[in-house]
Amino acid sequence: MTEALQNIDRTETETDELDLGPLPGLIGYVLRRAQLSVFKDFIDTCAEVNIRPVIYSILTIIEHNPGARQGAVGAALGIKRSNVVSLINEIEQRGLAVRTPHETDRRSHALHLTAEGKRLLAHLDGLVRTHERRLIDAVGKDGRDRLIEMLDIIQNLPEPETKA
Amino acid sequence: MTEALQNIDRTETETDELDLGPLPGLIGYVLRRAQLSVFKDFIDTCAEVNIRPVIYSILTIIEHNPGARQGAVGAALGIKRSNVVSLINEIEQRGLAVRTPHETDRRSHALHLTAEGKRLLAHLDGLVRTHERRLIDAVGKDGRDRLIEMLDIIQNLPEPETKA
DNA sequence: TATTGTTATACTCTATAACTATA
DNA sequence: TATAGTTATAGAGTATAACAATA
Repeated sequence: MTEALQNIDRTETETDELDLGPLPGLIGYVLRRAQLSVFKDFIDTCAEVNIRPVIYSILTIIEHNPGARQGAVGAALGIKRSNVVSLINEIEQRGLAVRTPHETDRRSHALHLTAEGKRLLAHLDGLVRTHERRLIDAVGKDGRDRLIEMLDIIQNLPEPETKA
Repeated sequence: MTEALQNIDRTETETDELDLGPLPGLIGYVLRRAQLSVFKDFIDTCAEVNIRPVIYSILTIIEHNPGARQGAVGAALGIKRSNVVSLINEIEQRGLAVRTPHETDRRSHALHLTAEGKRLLAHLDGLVRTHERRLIDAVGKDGRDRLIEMLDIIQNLPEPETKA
């Protein structure tokens, strides 16, 4: 323990604002903070219907792909099969969608929005537009296009080279 | 239950690629996926030293602010006091930093990197440069600058208006 | 044999409340 | 009274393994 205290730089910094060093120049760091900020704004905007981003995206997928299997919905959003289960449970318990027997594969459940699910999603889409408008107002129409373009590229990064 | 099955759109979609609807045009959606992709690349790149992004950023903050208090480090990174504790525990147990008595406030712990912590961080910085290089190669130098600029703006969104 | 949904489990991250020792 | 660190706890998100029913 005493040895662990050797050779330690004891220059103290006493200001309250810390030096972030290289962090603000790293894409991952700024990306992470921006993402948290956007999700927070989304959740605040949709607080009146108590819908999180995941739930919204699942509802949207089901609306555009009625009868889709759970696994396909999960795969589309990058959610593991086992983790989709409780999300669909939640959605079904809230009466927004139902699991119905799949027409050709009896292992699968086909997902459909209920009338209430469609109503809620329509309302939700309005809230999401408000949220999106706030983002576009902040970065500008052109900034928004460039942003989506670059995030799209980053989303499909090449695999890091395995060591030779 | 049977009533819940009324008025349900039964148009089935049987392709494996689902229609994502408006999601790919929403900033939050693309932002989230890009962020996951970047963190995955970071973790893969730093796998040899087994360091997650949070740990890297804490070590970086301590290096640039030797003697900083736990609370200040957490505040700089948006991590709650109570959640900083176990992260510093982990870092201290790995011998990368130490909690030392604060010079003027006996409630506080002053954080310092150990020699090993400095060695590891120096190595880590090289790995992070490789990671960052991969991102910049993907979006271009100019794209990177625009990206950081816009993410910075989004990070500081105005509060959503409270209903009048 | 492989796949779909499911359960169980574990780990990380996040959020809140309450305690302690100091200020 | 307020603050720094801590503990306990709970809710999300994410990951793996294993099982039943079905393909």
